[in-house]
Amino acid sequence: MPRTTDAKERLLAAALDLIWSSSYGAVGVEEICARADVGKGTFYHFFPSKADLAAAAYEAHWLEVQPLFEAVFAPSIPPLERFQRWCDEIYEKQMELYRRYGHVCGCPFSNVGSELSTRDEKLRQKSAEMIERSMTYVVQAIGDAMRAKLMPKRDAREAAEDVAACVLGQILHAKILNEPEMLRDLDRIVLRQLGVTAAPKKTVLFSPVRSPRKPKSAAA
Amino acid sequence: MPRTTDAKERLLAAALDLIWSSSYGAVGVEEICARADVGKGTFYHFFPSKADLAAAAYEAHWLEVQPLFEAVFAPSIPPLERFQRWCDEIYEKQMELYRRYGHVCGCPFSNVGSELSTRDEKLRQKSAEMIERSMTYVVQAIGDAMRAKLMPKRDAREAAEDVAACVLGQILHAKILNEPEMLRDLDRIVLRQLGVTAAPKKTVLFSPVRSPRKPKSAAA
DNA sequence: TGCCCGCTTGACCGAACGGTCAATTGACGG
DNA sequence: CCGTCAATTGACCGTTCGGTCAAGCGGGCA
Repeated sequence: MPRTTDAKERLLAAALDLIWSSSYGAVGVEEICARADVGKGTFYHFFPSKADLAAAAYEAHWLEVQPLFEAVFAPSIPPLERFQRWCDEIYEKQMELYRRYGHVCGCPFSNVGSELSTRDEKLRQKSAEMIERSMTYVVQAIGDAMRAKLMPKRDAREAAEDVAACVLGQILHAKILNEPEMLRDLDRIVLRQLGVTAAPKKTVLFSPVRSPRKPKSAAA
Repeated sequence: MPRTTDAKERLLAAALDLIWSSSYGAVGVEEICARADVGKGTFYHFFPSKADLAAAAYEAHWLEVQPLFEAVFAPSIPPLERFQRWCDEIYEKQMELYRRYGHVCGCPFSNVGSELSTRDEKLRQKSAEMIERSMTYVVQAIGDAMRAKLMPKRDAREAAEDVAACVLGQILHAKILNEPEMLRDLDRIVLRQLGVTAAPKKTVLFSPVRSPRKPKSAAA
C-alpha cells in the first residue's frame, strides 16, 4: 500500500457513483468500501459518518463539474446558446449513465435532496447549495440575454429559478419514465420558459453542439 | 375488534403519511404498523411486502384525490383558470404539510419515483402511472385553452409534458429549499411555459381561488 | 351450541445496517 | 536503523431491517 494514499478519493468516487445510480438509503457503507477497495476502518478513518461522506462526495463532484459550467456558460458564448450547451451536456451525461446502468439516474444533487430533505437537514442544505451554485451561471446568462434583447426583460433571479424548476422537473420526469430521450430537447422547455419565441434553433447548427460532444459530468 | 376491519385502510393511510413526510427507505414496516395501531402480522396478512403496501397506498391516494382533479379541471371552468386552481391546491396542500411536519414534503408520487426508479421497477412504473393520470387533465385543459385561443397552438401532449416538468421541478425545488412560499406563484411558471402573455391574472380575482380554499390532497 | 375462518398477535428469524476498535503495516524524518 | 504515526484492516458491536409463523381470538352462521 502506497504511502501517498488515494483511498479518500476512491471512497468519494465510489460513493458518488453508487448513490447516484441508486439512492442514498439503498447503498450501504460496506458496499461503498467494496467498490473503493478499502476496509471499513479506512472509511471511518477519513469520514465520521456515511452522511459526511455523501456531503464530501457532492462537494468533490462540484469541483469536478465546475470547469464544465465555466466552459458551457462562458461569457464569450451567446447567452441563449449557453443554455443549449448546458442542456446538451445534461442530455449527454444522462445518456452515458443510461448506457452504463440501464437507468436515467437524474441529477445527483436533487436526488439526495428529494430523498433526504425531510430527514437530514445537513444534506438538505448541501443539496440546496449545489443547486444554488449551478443557478449562478443561469442568472448570469439570463442577465446577458436580456441585455442583448434576446428575451423579454424581467427579474433575472426569478427567471433563473423558473428555469431551474423546468430543468430539474424534466430530468426528474425522465428518470421516473426511465426515458433519456425526453432530455434531448431540454433546451426547448428552457427557452420557452424564458419567453424566447423559438428563434435561435439555428445557433445549434452554427456550432457543433449536439453531435460531437466530449462526455463529462454535468447536472442541474 | 370489529368484524368489519378497517386495519387495511389504516395501514394504507399510515404508509402514505409516513412515506410522504419522510421517505420510503427511511420508514420501517414496524413504524407503519405502530402508526396504524396493528401488529406486524396484520400487515403481512393484507400485503405481501412493503413495496406492495406502498403501491397500494399510492393507488388509494389517487382515488382520494381524483375527485379533486375532476373538480379543479372541470370543463365548465375556463381552461387557464383550471391551472391556477390546480396550482393553488398544490400550494395549499404543501402548506398544510409544512405546518404539520415543518417540511415541504413534495409530490408523493415523484418522491418515490426519484428514490426508487433505479431500484424497484414496479414502484417506478406506479410512480410514472400516477403522474400520467394527472397529466391527462392537463392535456385536456391545454386542448381547451388552444381551442379558445387562450394560448399559442402546439402539440397538446408535448405542452402538457412541459407543464408537468415545470410543476414537478418547482415542487422539488421548494422541497429542497424547504420553502413552501415558492409554490405561491406556481401558476406563473405554468402559464409562462404555455406562452400565455401574463394576461389572465384577473381571472384569479373574478373567482375566489386564492384566499378561501378548502384544503384537500393534491399532487402533481 | 359449536365450528369456521378472517383477522390479529408478537416472538422470532437471518441478514444487513452504521459504526467501533485494537492491532498491524510501512513510509518517512532524525 | 529505529521511532513515529497516518493509513489500513476486518472482526465485532448492538440495533434494526423486512419478513415468517404458530397460535389465539371472536363474530357469523349452521
